[in-house]
Amino acid sequence: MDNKDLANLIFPNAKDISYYEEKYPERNLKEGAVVSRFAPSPTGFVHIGGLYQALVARTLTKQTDGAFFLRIEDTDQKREVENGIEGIIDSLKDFDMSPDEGMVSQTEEVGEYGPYKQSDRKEIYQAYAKYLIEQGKAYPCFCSPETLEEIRSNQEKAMERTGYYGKWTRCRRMPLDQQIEKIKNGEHYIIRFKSPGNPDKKIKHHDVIKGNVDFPENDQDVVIIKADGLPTYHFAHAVDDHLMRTTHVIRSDEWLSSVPLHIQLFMELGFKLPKYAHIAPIMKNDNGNKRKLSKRKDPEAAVSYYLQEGIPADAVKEYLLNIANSNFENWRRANKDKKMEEFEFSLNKMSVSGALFDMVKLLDVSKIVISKYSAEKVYEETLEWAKRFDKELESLLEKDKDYSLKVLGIERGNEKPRKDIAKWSDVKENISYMYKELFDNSNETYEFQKISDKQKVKEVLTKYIEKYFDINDDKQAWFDKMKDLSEEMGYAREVKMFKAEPEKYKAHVGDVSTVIRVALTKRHNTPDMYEIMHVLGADEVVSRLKKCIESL
RNA sequence: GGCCCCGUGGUCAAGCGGUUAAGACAUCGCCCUUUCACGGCGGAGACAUGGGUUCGAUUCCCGUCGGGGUCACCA
Repeated sequence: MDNKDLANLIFPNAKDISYYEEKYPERNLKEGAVVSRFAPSPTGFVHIGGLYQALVARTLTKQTDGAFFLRIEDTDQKREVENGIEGIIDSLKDFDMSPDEGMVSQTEEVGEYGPYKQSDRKEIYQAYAKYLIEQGKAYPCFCSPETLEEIRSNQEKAMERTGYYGKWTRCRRMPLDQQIEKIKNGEHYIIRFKSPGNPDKKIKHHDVIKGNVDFPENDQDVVIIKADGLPTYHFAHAVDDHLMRTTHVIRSDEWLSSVPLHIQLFMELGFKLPKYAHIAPIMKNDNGNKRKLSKRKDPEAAVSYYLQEGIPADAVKEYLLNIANSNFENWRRANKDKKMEEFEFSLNKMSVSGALFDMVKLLDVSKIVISKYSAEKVYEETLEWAKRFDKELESLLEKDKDYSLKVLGIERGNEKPRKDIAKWSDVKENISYMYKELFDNSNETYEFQKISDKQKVKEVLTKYIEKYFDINDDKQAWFDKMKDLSEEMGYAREVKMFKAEPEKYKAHVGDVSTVIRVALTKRHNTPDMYEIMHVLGADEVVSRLKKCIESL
C-alpha cells in the first residue's frame, strides 16, 4: 500500500498528467509575447474593475502579438447567476474587447487551450490532484465543518493564527490504511494540499506592479478539491494558467496575499511560475473613507451603467487607460488623431494604490472623445443609444436624417470643435430647440438678460427682421449688421467701446445678439448663431422672431 | 488581532538625495472682433507626522497616525 493506491482509490479514472502536458504545449509565439486573460466568475454584471483588468491584460497582449483569452471561473455553483457568461461576453463586445480565444457564448468556445470554463475541466483538475496525492503532496481530509470550527475556536482561545496548518491539522498525518479505510467506508472528504512551507522563513516575490514584496512562506494546507469534486480558486489558477500557458497573471490586488500559496502550488506541481501583476482596484470616496466600488451601492460599478448613460465605450476605455498609465494623457494630447491602441502601455507604470473614481474627469475625457467624432458618427451613435433608451429621440433623429446631420454638424469637424456633449443622453437637451415641433411645444420661456425691457426687445427684433436679417449674408456681413443694429439702438457696436464707457452705452452688440438668440432658441447658451440660423432656414428664423414679438 | 501594501494640492498624478515640487480634471480671474463652449494667459492650492542618516531630505531608515487588502469546501 502506498500513495499511488490512495490516489487510485480517490481518482480511479483520472488520466496521467503527461496527457495534458502534451495536449497543451507551449505556445508558439514570438519572444516577449504576453499571454494573459480575463477570468471572471459568472456571478452578475461585469464590474468596472473587471473591465479595467481586462483592458490592461488585453492591451498588453495586443501590443506584444500575444494572446488574450476569456476563462470562466464557475467553480462556485452556488453563486452562479443565470446567463452570467453571456453577460460577460456581451459586455466585452460592447467595449470592443472580445477575446482572441475562450468562451464566445454561454456554451461555445474557440481556441486550442480549452475547455475555457472551469466546470468543464473537472477531470483535468482531478488528474493533477491525483498526481499530487501520488507524490504525497496532497491528502484527503475528513474534518467536518464542525471540526474545523472547533479548531478555529481553539486557535482563537490560544491567540494563534487561524487556519488548517502545522500542529493544528488533524488529517495531515493520518496513516495510509486509515485513510483508505475511511474512504472505503464512504466517509466524506475533500483534498488538501500538504504545504511544505515554514512561516518563519520569508519568500521574496517580485510583482510587476507592486514591486518587491516579502511574505512569510505559506503553511496552510488549503483545500484544493472541494466536496463537489470541483477545485478551489487557488488550485484551478495554478492548473489552468499553467496549461493555458499564461505568461502574465493580471488580476485584482486582493489576490496579492495569496501569492505565497500560489508560488508553492506552482513549485510542487512542477510548473513554471508566471509573472504576476496585481492591480489596485478602483475606489470610491465614501464619507472620507476609500472603499471599492460596490456592486450593491454604486450604479457606476456596473459597466452597463456607462452604456445606459450614453458614455461612449471609447471614452470609458480612455479614462481607464488614463488611470492605468498617467502618461496616457500627455500622449493623447500629442497624438490627437491616433487610435488609443497605438499608445505604448507599460505595466510597471501602473499605480500601486487604488485611484478614486472620478466621474467629472471621465466626462471630460468623454467630451474630448466625442468632440472629435464627425456629425455622422455622432448621429449613428446617438441613434443607436436612443433606440435602446430614448424612443422620442430616436424618432426625432430618424424623421429627417439630413436635417439632424446639419444640427449635429454645427461647429463640428473644424479645428476647435465644441465640447458640449459628454454623453448621448445629453444630446436631446442639447439640440431640442433646433426642432420646430419641440421648440413650439416647449414650455420654456423667453428669459432676456441685459436688454429685457419689452419695448427695447421688441424694437431690436422688429428692426432686425425688417432691416438687417438676410439669410444670404456671409458671416462677416451678418455680423456687421448686428453691429449696425446695435449702433442704431444707441448701444456700443464693439464690446471694447462699451467697456471703455459703460455709462454712455448701457449695452453692447453682445447684449443685442443675446436678445435675438433668446428669441430664436429660448436659450442663453447655444453654438454659433450664424450657423443656427442657416440650419433653421430663413422662414423659421423670421417666424420664431415674430412669435417672440407677439408674446411680448 | 496576525501578515502584507499604500500615504505629494479637492481628484488623478510626475518626481527616485540638491527642483521656483511638473502636468491633467475641478476651481477662480483676465483675454479671445455676439452668448456658451473651445482656445490662450494667469491665480489659489500638496510632499500625513515625529525621530534619525546626511553638508542637504518629498525622495533612504525607524516609530506614530491614517487608509486599503487578506486571513473560507467564495472567487
